[in-house]
Amino acid sequence: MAATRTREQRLAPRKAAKQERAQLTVEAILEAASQVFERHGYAHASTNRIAERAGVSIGSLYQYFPNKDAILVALARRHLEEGMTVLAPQLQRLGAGEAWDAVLPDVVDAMVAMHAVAPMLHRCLFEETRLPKELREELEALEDALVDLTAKALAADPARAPGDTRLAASIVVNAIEGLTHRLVLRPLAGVDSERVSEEITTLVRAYVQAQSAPAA
Amino acid sequence: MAATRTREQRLAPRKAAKQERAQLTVEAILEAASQVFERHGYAHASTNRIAERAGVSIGSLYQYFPNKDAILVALARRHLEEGMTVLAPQLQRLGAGEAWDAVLPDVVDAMVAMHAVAPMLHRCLFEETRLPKELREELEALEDALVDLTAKALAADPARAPGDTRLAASIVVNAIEGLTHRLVLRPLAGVDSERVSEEITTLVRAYVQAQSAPAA
Amino acid sequence: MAATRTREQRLAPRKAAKQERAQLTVEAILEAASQVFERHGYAHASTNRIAERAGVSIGSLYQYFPNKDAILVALARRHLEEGMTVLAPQLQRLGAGEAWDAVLPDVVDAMVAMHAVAPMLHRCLFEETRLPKELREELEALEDALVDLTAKALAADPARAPGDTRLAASIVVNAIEGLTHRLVLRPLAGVDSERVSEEITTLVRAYVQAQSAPAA
Amino acid sequence: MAATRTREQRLAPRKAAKQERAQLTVEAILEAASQVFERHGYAHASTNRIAERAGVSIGSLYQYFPNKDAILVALARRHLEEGMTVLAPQLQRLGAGEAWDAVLPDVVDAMVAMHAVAPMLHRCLFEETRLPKELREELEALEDALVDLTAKALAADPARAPGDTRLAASIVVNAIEGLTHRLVLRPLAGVDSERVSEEITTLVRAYVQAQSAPAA
DNA sequence: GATGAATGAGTATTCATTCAT
DNA sequence: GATGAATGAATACTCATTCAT
Repeated sequence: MAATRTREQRLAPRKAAKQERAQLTVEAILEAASQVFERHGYAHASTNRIAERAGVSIGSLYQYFPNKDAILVALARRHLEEGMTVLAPQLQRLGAGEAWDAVLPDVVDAMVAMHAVAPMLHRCLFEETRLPKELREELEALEDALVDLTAKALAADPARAPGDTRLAASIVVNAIEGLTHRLVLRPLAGVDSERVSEEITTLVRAYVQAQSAPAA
Repeated sequence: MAATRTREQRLAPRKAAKQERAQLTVEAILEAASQVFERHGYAHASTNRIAERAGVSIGSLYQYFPNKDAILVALARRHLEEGMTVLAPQLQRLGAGEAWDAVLPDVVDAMVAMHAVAPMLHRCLFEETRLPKELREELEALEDALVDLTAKALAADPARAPGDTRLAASIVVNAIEGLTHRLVLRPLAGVDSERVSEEITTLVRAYVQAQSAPAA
Repeated sequence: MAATRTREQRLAPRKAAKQERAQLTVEAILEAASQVFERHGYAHASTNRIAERAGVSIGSLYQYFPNKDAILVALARRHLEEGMTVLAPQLQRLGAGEAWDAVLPDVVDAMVAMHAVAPMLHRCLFEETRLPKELREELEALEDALVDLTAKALAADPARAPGDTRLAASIVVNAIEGLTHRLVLRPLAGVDSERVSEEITTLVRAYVQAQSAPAA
Repeated sequence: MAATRTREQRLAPRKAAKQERAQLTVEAILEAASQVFERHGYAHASTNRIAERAGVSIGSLYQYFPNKDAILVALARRHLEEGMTVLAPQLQRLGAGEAWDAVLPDVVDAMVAMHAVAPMLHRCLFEETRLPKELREELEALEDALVDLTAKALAADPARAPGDTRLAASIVVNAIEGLTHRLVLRPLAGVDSERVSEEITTLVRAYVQAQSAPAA
């Protein structure tokens, strides 16, 4: 009787792949998966096709990933990490007390850049109706962190009117993400991404200021 | 050789249900599909499962819908119609020249209501990576119409600074839709939908005003 | 428990259809079936399609034909009868003792005409790999009759060398049918059907004469 | 969207079986298909049944053949090759200028042998109403080649009256094929295949001679 | 008699996953 | 470790046939 694997085991990469060659194989699989997901969508991306494109036998693929979802999760994690690499410096500026207003444009730029890399892949990763719960939780944790940081930054603004800062922060984060996501997937005709960043920035800044001086 | 059906034919309902019994069957299928899409996502919703849940044989399902996509399309169209029923009065107010500012809150409310009916289904309909092109075009046409109306309303505002009104309108429409969509799918803990509507309204209003007096 | 129908019952038209309207319905079904078989081949001809094309409900179709094969059988019988109408006079001439040599060209002409009416239908009727046994037997009986008549005619020829007259007759009948069938289905480029008839006649006549004077 | 395969791709075997085991699987599938087609006819031969009879999973079948037609094509090609192996030596004799009269009996024998291997299968292959066009073209090319060779051989006969040699050759080829086909499928009672070969030979020889001296 | 809605067994085909070599 | 042949449950869809109205 095969020992039942826990859910965590089921989605974790199968082995550390410490050796160099193995590392390369994993890399090739993820890269191939990224392309195939991007091109065909998660549902139509077959593991055989991924293996083939990675130049690896299907057997090898399953040596490193216990199932298809695990590939998605690994890919998402990688995508997330890359995103965080871009986002982190801006968030640190926030954390370090720099003025919200000064950091905002760069945060939006980073967000847009993050989505622009592989929009369909991104869509796959984050809109797929049946995301593995583990990944979903991870995403939500990340978003919570963003909201927390934003809330803290907003609270630091002396001009800000008292009120539900956390709600405001949620709105801000969701507005940035939601708009970026939509506008990257279906770009407005004749509008370049810089202009889009500017508008999103304007929108968010206006919202926050409206709360600083709601009666103005 | 079976006569090749055009794309339009391929997605059109197969035959009109004349008798009352047939009408009921179609109704049952759509209702079941709605539930199954809601529960499992489009990709994991099998036609057999839909038929079973509808209490109808698989043959009956295919008597009225030539394929799975056609069910999605019918459902989407129906969802759209319901949505338009809610939205139309507000849009008419806009069209009739009523002040943008007065109509906005009701538009947002209508939008939230529209999404709240069957959020996962809505997600299926509008995020599914591989939506039938025909339907996608219909959706885009609808959105274009919204943007047009909004642009006209914005342009009517005498306080408004000159600028790219159409871009602003796009941002407004996308912000409303994007935020509504996200916040309905993943509601903020402890925040009711009225409050959400208010915040979205605030956000959009602030954005528009920021453009009326960008330097203020 | 439904009384089991014998095979004969299973392929016989369901009722005599004596009334005029019923007669017309049956006619319409057969005509429609003929067209659909011709166009799509037996396997791809669905009873629903036949009923639709006949302008008759599927229920009515089954009122007159117990199953799909029965339609094929009825059609074949009709086709056969038409064929026999054309062939019979020639065969009577043979039966009446007219010289084989004089009748042959007209027999061949009749055969070609018979095949030319609806070649694909004919193919359906007589090449379908799984013809109802009853029909197959009928066809074989007909062919036997042809062979018998031919054999008698050949035997009447005083110049004819003794030998296996029945074998010769079989060869003659099969040659005429086989060639006609092939050449109607895939006509030779630039050769009209009269010419084809002539060649077949030449061939058969040569064969028969070769037996009259095998050593010549 | 899966890359659309061209027609040729759609009928080509899916991948070459490299390992010996795979080779055996393909062999088993073809053998089983041959039997199932033989027994049930193409339309009633299901891929599942073929796989089952081959003692192979349905998945394996589709690993090597993209669809049912492809199996038929592979089988036909194989049958054709076998046939050509038998026929080729005789045709070479013709090509080398050997007398038509001397070669004819062996050609007919080869033809009969070729049909006798699996008559119903042969029928499936060459009478099926909906043969893939690609294969049909291959067959027609082969037949054209036969006609060409025959025409050349006939033309080489000094005794031959001038006339439409190509038409005569077509008649000859069609007579041989047509008769063989019919007589193999429905053998004459009490007549062995050697006798059949002889009669066909007689018939063709008589036809050709009739043209050498039409008035004799 | 006629209608057409309903049935459901049957068919082709895919794809995540296993396992012998 | 790697390979790729093999698996088979699952899925979309068809069509001959029945039966309530």
